[in-house]
Amino acid sequence: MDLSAADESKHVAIANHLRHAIESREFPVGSEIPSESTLVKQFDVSRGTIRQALATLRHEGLIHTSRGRRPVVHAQPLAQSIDDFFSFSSWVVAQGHIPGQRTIEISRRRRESPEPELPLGYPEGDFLVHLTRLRLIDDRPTMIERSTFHDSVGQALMNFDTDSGSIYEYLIERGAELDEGTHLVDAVPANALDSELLQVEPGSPILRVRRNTTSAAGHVLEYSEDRYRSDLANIRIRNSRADSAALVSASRSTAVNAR
Amino acid sequence: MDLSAADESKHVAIANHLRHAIESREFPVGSEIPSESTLVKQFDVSRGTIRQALATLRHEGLIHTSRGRRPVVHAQPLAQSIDDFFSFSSWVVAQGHIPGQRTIEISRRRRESPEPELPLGYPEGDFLVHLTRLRLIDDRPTMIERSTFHDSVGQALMNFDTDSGSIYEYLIERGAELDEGTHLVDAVPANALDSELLQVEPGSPILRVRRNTTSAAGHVLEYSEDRYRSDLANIRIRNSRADSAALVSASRSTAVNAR
DNA sequence: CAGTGGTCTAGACCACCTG
DNA sequence: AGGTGGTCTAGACCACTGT
Repeated sequence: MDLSAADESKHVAIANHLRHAIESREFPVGSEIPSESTLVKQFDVSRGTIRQALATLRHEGLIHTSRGRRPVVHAQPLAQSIDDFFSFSSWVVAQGHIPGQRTIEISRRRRESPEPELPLGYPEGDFLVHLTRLRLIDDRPTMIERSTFHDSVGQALMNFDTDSGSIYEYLIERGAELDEGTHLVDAVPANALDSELLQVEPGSPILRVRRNTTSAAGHVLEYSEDRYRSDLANIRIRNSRADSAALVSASRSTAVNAR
Repeated sequence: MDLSAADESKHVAIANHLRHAIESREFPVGSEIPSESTLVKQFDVSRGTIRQALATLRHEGLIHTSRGRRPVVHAQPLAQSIDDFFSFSSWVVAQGHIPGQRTIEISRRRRESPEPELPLGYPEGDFLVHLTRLRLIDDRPTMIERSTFHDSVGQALMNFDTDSGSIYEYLIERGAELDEGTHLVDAVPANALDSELLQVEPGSPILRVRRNTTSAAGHVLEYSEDRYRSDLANIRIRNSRADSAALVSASRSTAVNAR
């Protein structure tokens, strides 16, 4: 393997190589991957570098390691990228479907004083950009997305065709620091708008995800409320005792095929 | 600080020490913790050991690190232990409330051939233990838990007072390898049983979590369907671009106080 | 510029697992 | 007993951050 590509570090390149080998079933589920000492020789790096690569895969939930045993490939489904969690479009594409969107409303206005829907931390008096879109999977209405962006990122949206695709990818490309998200998941009855746009009975169960996206420094950049037709989408969480924190794998899955 | 306690490694002891300092607000949110070189002197260990401790905190989502900057304490709420995610009792206690349970039914029977509710992977013909409990928070009915255990762990339950507390903790103590869980979250209308036990209107939204618990080797040991009153409980997910995989933090939160 | 964390190396000892 | 991963050390160079 060639590690001469200088744009990524050795341990990242090795982790990518091993991840690909696992995902392509070159190392089948339950099998052992080569020992650290073998990998040291194979990639001609120090053991520390190999251990760093293996730590990455371990934290992704791809392998399990323990004393005296070679690393074992996990039985669980593969973790998908974080982009799939933030971005509806990227998620739908990863599931093999076609994403779509219809903009319902976009506006930019100064924040009003009592705005109970918004989480604390938004500086008062700033401009905010509000956006409501209906999101589609294979042309089927699946989710209503009501987002509020802080002006520092939202202003860019006024020059963006919100019917054209992924806002998340667009903002990331323009350097927005959408680094962290906190998601609150619950179930609520469909309101009149849900009923009309998602084509469900009023009062029927809606899977609601309220998201707070912040920069690494902790500034709240986006607040979003996503309302899913629960029969068409759900959320998947995977966790493991091997990790001190739990892992989110596919994060969302679609039931479109199952219908 | 005394690192002489030989029952845990240095990097774990240091991580615990720093975690405690963060949780006790000794290092407030947004502040910088001491640099690696400072910690090296303070704990009299090598830099590698410090980095291992910091990696743990980073993966727990407690701190953020980047080149040229000292580690920063995250603005996000603290990650809770994985036990809080698996165990209703442990979660409720962590939230400062009192958990309770009322056993509705427990049975042990051979698996019937067509059991569409159960996920694939259950060996056919094996005995399974079924258990239905109503779970309470501060004596308020909050969730219905319908679990199916594989006989290898479920048999122990026949000698357990299922009204007494946490099955999860009981099974872990007896050596059960409940290592990994996959959770599927969606919203469904309340059925007759939900309506009666949870004291909600039939058809009102229920937050449903279907869980598959396996050993590290991938054997399915438990299948559970938890149905929450959505106004009393929800699920919290936190993820970060800094991690290739997303982190689940508090995993569940309760709205009992907010009422 | 000095200080910081990210990466990498080359050794070492130990605990654990399987023959 | 030999191989394995877990831990730890002592150095080194680099990229990035602030002043």
